[in-house]
Amino acid sequence: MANDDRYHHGNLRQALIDAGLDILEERGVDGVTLREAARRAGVSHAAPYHHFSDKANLIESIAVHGFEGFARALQRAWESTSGNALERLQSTGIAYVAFALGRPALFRLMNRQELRTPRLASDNEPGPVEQAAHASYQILVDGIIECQAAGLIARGDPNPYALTAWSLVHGLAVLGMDGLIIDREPTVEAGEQLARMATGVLGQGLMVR
Amino acid sequence: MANDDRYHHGNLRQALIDAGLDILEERGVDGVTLREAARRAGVSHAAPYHHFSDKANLIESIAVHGFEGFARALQRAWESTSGNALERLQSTGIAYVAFALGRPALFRLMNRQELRTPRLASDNEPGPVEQAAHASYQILVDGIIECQAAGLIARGDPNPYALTAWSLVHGLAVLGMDGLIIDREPTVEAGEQLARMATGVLGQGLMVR
DNA sequence: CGGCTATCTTTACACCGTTAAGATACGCTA
DNA sequence: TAGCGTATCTTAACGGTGTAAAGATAGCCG
Repeated sequence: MANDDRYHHGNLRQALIDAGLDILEERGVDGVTLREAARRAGVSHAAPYHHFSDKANLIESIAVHGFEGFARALQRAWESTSGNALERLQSTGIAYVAFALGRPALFRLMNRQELRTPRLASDNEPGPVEQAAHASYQILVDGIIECQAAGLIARGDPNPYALTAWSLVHGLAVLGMDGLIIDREPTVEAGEQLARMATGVLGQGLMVR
Repeated sequence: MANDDRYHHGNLRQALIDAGLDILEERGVDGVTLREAARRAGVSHAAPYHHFSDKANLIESIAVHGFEGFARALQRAWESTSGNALERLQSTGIAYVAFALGRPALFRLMNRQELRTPRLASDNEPGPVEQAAHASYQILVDGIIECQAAGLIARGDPNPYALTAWSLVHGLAVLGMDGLIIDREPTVEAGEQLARMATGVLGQGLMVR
């Protein structure tokens, strides 16, 4: 790690992020509180302000952490799958849904509205969260491009296809987490099965015939 | 209207819901507050507790109101479209996305996690919000069934197809609202265009060939 | 060794959700 | 019509939150 700064606490910044992740699993998104994170890190409730400008800034940091693991999971799914590009892309989509159902609170936090375009005035730079989110999206785009290269789907601008695929798995993830799609308890396995079916239907639509 | 109760205020319950809808447009979901709603209705901050058990209960009522309009919009799209069942279903999906981009704050509130399964102990009845949400979903299922009847898509259990279609438009709506999919300002028109494209791709996958 | 500065604490404020107790006025019944 | 019960609303209070300001502490660099 490059960041090896040490202060009074040792490394309060990371400790607060870790505390936030713990709270997230225990009490959900709304349970994440600056004061509770500070409490768990053993510091006063105002200490976090020396490491995060805002509560939103702490949430942001947790989200970036989440997106890093998310992108890793997608990349791993792509790389560890054998078969043609379309099959590998399908595995990536399934991994997308599995991540959401496996860590629903984190996934929900990652997709909070407040994290998008936090700086309304300066609409130039995307912000760290949007960058991290874009990196995940790029994995899907790359998958689509590979499918095109393999002659599995039509050539041309890959973005429309990628957006369609992204929307499908994102919708599956969101609706699956809320239990709207899955009758029984929304487990990872149920989500994977559902995603396999849905992405299969979409794959039929993408495929060149 | 059946509910014509009148009390001191006249009809405080509805006034609070209306105030909540106003706040929603002005300040977003997090701006909706019991105290602010009471303020706008001209009553004390404790008055709402005689009409809503909770803040969550007010949010719930606003969500139900939203789902009623949502279901109407979907139904209207289905009925007012000419063409075969698949084309009408596509129009319904486009209306789904258009509603979200037209009233993003309301759509976000309607899909809050807290509204799903609020009674964890008694997992028997679905609750009013889930019922309203299910009614909207049913419109998509009915559309799929019509497609099957017309021989446009494969027969059998319509639910897998409906879930796929639902997930796609829901994902488009969520990602579109957050500006992740649409480069320019996420307008209703941009969303409709995007939804037309994406649902077209899926339609190819659903269609019998 | 001494001062600078980042780090942390203490204190304070406004706002929120929620509850309990008291005031008010509507509507039903006698 | 008089009176009373009760739904409706107000006032006051509690604990929790985010955030800012001011003071204390301790590490680091000259």
